Amino acid sequence: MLDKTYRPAEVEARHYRLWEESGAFAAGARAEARPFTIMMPPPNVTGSLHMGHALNFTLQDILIRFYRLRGRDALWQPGTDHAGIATQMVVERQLEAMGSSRHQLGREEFVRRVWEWKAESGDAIAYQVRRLGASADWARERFTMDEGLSTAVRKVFVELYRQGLVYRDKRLVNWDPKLHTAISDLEVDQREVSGKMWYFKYPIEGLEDQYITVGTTRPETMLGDTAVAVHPEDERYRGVVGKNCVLPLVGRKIPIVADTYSDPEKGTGAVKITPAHDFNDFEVGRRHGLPMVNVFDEDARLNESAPEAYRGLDRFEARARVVADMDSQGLLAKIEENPMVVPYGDRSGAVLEPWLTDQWFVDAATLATPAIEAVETGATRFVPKHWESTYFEWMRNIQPWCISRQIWWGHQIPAWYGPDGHIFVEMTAEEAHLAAAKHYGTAVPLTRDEDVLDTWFSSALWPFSTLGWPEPTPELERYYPTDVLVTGFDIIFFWVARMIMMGLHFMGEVPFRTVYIHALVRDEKGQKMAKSKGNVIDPLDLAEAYGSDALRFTLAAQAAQGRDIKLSESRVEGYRNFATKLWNAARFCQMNGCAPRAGFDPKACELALNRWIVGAVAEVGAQVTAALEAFKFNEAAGALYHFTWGTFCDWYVEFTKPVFSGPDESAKEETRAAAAWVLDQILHLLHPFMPFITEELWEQLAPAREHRLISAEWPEHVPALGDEHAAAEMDWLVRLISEIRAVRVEMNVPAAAKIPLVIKDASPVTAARADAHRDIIERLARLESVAFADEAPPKGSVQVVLDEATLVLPLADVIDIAQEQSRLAREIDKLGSEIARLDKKLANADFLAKAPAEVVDEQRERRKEFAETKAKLDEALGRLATM
RNA sequence: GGGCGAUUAGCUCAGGUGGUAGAGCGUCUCGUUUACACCGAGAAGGUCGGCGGUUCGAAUCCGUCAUCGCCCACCA
Repeated sequence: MLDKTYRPAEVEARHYRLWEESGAFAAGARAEARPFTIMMPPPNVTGSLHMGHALNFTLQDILIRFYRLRGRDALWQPGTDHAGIATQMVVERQLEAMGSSRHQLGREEFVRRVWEWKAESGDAIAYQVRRLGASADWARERFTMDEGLSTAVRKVFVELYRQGLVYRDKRLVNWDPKLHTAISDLEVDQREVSGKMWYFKYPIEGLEDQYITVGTTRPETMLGDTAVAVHPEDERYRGVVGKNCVLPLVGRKIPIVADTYSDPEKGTGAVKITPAHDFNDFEVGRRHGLPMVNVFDEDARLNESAPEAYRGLDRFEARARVVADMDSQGLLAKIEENPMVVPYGDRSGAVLEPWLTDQWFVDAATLATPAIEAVETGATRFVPKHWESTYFEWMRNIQPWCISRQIWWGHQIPAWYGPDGHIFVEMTAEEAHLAAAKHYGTAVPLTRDEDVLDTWFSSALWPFSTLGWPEPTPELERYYPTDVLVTGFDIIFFWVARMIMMGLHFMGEVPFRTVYIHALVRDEKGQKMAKSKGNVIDPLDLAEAYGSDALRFTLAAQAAQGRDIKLSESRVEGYRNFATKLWNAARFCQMNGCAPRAGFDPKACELALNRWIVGAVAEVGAQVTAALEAFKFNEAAGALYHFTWGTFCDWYVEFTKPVFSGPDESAKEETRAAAAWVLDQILHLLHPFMPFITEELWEQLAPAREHRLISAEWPEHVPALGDEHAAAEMDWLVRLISEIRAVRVEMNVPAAAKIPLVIKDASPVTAARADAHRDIIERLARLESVAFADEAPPKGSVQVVLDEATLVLPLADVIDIAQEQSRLAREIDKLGSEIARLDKKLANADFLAKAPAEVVDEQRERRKEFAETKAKLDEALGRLATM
């Protein structure tokens, strides 16, 4: 016998273990089946599971379990990401706490420490993912720095280099002065801050007491100015273009150049040009062949290119000093308050510095072309569709991707430098030496590039590197391209776009057919969850308190497309209650001997009650299937919730009670079998959402079954299984009982009291119907105290006699009449609109003049027909109203 | 400056292709009939952000305004 309440904690661990040990998660067992593949977005090894992960993994698991039940060879490829900078920072912080640093340890030892830390942390996150019930193929778990995946990374780098799509270049990059590494544009966090605009006067050479005034938000960079630019058509400066000015504090002569970059409307119309420290100025510098004076070192302190007095100063100290010095020389024209946007590193939080360095880049624009096309043609589609415009927007304006990072944790770039700086890009050091020997005619010492690759470089290969590429493995052949990618919109650029580019380039096919973009999970006030705000809800806490099933169901039920999820605990509690409800319904079935019957044929049921529920199951089954195919998780969850609670528990189970306590043995037996069948169907349909409780019930209700629910077969329901007649009967009954209940409440009749309900009804429709229902209503009588009166009632009405009071209620026929009325009213509306339209047309002189006579006649004829029909319906409506 | 999205019951949210507004939680009333009080039966509560337009009919389509949120962007 089932316990009175379901206790998830005791059940979940056991089933998960049994599933995993029995190989239920493993792909490849169904060699003849069509594969269904999802690549798990690899969580960072640094992280612990947050609510976004919980949503992400839940949705994927629902899909995987759904398609697995449908007989597909389901592969859910799990793994973790090495998360270069993030992970390195974590370990560095630990070292710092121990009074050490990575530089003290040296590269090799430091990397060894990170590996050590990764071993612990990686296990922790994998445990957390399992705790949610994720049925991933753990035997195939990969890590982005595995040997195989590292080979793939080198192979891709080498090939792209040879194709000219990876190159080394000296350009301005976003430099993080705290982490001492370049980062990509995407890792820059632009923040609005209040700042100032300083106006400096630069003396013009050869013109006594004449100045050109420039505005700047970054005074300290003036030490690296190499020009002043004005707009070529700006009359104010026509006379000075071509002259030099003397850069104050430095003494350098710098030209005044004409460039359209300068906007006459902005500031003074003259702008200082610092090619080494500003992305725009860099371009201006290129156009005019200006020298690039880099005045910062890697810490963003002033270097030896700055005048003596400023060397070694931090950039912000230097700012104050420059302003003060300019002021004291009378060259500070004015200061304005100026809100501005400042770039911050998304990891370090430091203010970034555009800095001139040698870095490796990917020619993203070239790779983007086919990737744009793939989405345009629908080879890959986004769900919801509007994310495609976001994708296009970015891809069509894509910039070179800076992929080198000056850190130690990651894939070291496979590039070696000869004594003269010649670059050898090869898979291994041996090959590099061979290539060098060939190049120089003799063996030479090589030095390897110190840098590692952006962490997203390796994750971009995830859909094929995890399947064994570059080896032509059977897995690659079978599971690529994958079916669905489930992820959040925050990494469309970081990850999704790059996977599409790399997949197309190296596999010749898109990596996934569908990208399902889900919402962000926020707290119940709509705030983004963040440790600093203290509003983080740990998904595992909720899973402990309410069960993983309840958490999963909550997430699925709220996963409507296109909106953020505000998670509230009361919602989780509600779905925990739902699990308990299901549990108790199963308990009821068990208590009444409703065990699954082999060979039970739902279509063969005779009782209206059972024919009805069979149809209702078919309907909800078809709904759930369709909703999941369309990624409408909330619709599927909602349909199941309402069917299970609102239909199965509230009505069907209640209706079975009089049957079970009645004398009709064959009715009892049929109902036992049907109830067991319905419950079984519910377990199947609910399993992707609530795998644990359904598996537990499956086991307890019929312990002898040879396979587990996870490996069962999805019931493919056709709505045609339904019995319209039975549905109509039950619908009538449900309405009847609802009315009785309403009356009872209204009359304040105690529930325990017998209600001598008398249905007096002479209407032929209702009489026939009541007759057809006599058996079930009689059974119902035990439940609701319904009895029939013999004498004739007033026409078209229904009387309910409660004790001595008599009510005339809108029951049965009255309900039908109301329905009929609204149906007719709608038809009349439609006809009215048709008539109005035709009238308009026929009143249109233009139409009458141009249309052939027969067309006009036809329209007139139709108008007449419509009008006649409308009159008939009006009359019918009037008749109904008086009944 | 571009782009996207949102505005529906006290709260959190559902509501393809226009046809009498829904759920959960909360509130109130009644209820311990042997599946379930993590329950049952009921009730109250909404001018679907404002204003226009299309239509016989608009939460739904169009325009506009307001408020909020997110993404992208080189503005001295």
